[in-house]
Amino acid sequence: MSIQAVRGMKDVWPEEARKWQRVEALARQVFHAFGFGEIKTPVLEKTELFARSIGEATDIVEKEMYTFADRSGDSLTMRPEATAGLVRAYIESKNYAQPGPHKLFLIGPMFRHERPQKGRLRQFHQIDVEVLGDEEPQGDAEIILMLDQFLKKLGLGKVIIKLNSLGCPACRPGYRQALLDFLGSRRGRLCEDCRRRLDTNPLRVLDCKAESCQEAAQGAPNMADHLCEACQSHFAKVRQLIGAAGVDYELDPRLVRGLDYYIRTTFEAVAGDLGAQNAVAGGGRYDGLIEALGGPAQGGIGFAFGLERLSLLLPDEETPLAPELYIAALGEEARDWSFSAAAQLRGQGVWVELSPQDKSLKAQLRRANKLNAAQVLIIGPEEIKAGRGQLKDMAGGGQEEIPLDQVAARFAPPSP
RNA sequence: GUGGCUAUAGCUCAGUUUGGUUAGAGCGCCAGGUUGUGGCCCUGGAGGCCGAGGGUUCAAGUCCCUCUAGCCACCCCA
Repeated sequence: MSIQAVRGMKDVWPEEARKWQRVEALARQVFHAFGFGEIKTPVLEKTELFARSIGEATDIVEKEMYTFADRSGDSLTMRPEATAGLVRAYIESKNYAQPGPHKLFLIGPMFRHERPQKGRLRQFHQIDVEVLGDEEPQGDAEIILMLDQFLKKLGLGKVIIKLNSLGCPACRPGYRQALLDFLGSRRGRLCEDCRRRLDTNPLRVLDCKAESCQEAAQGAPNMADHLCEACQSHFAKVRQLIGAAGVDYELDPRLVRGLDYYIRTTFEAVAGDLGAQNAVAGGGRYDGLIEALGGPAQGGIGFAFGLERLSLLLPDEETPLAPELYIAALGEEARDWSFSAAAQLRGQGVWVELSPQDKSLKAQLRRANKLNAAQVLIIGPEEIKAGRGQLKDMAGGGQEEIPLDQVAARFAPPSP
């Protein structure tokens, strides 16, 4: 059997790549206006980086990472997300010594060893956005506004931004305990998964889909009521700013994210029509992460969206790419002429196609039609002798005689 | 990682229930009808180890097992 691609890893062919290019071009344009610069970081990092940032007990670190020992014995991991590597680069460069906030974005592949399904791959691609060296609520608002603008300009219809605050190290433990007290008394009514969640991440019980858990969670304490004063005013300011900026969002007290480092503001962009994999973008604030990775006590916030998932929501490109000129040549002399003529035209930036073989005129025209060529230049022994070719307009079907030495000029780009 | 569905021509799919002569269709591709003119139409042609491996049987695309991949749900996430 022939060799197959690795499970969960897909080839992106030109038609699909065009959609990605459109998305990336728009991202670069929108992010530029907000002052973000593009960064590239390595796909491989030391395993320890992810263990320390994402959290030892998270699903990603426990069972989804592509981890291996390199030839020198170091444990390396293919990045499962972008934030950790980006923060590492930030600390390593000591750019934190320059006044912030530092606004960066990164486009590239991520790797997670999960069971593939639609919208979920083992190698997938993210556009990741981070603001480092800033704790102010304006930063949260700005980045959410940027996400909202981007999605709106992309023209996606039904995308909702969900927003929540997870509190901070000062107030979350208190909430967590209150929630545990509440749910602990109802342990018997929880599903098997949720009993496990009581130990790992009790907040997740809140958005369990099992009916019994939904009922058991009725009347559970709300994070919003347990936020400390600082978190409360931070969250209020974020909401005030994005509300005034016209961002459509809804509060979702059950929005809990799976990475340990998130605190305070978390958000997610959710689309219908994507089945279970409906989150097209997600992110949040992670003050404390930079310090935990050996940097200064600076804040940070960011989000990422998945190119594959966005692409699933986008219509195919409506205008197919088509050559401007197809040269149908009959006989060796004409074919030789067409080759050098094409070289000159292509040098001018004109998309020219030639027939790969010396086929009948009919076959060459069929191919020109197939490729959707705008015009066809027909040349054979007679035309070479006369120095004049037949230029055919494929849409209308009409055809005119043109001196061969004027072909290049005819397709010259308009002079500036 | 768990459970379910699926895999036949380049593509979309019949055929599998009730095993039985050379495995079909539409679209696409190639050629001819037009000795040098595309699309529409007509005619003809090429193209399949029926996902891979093993088993049952006189006989397997069809039944059984294993593997691989895709899809759906869970878990989790982009």
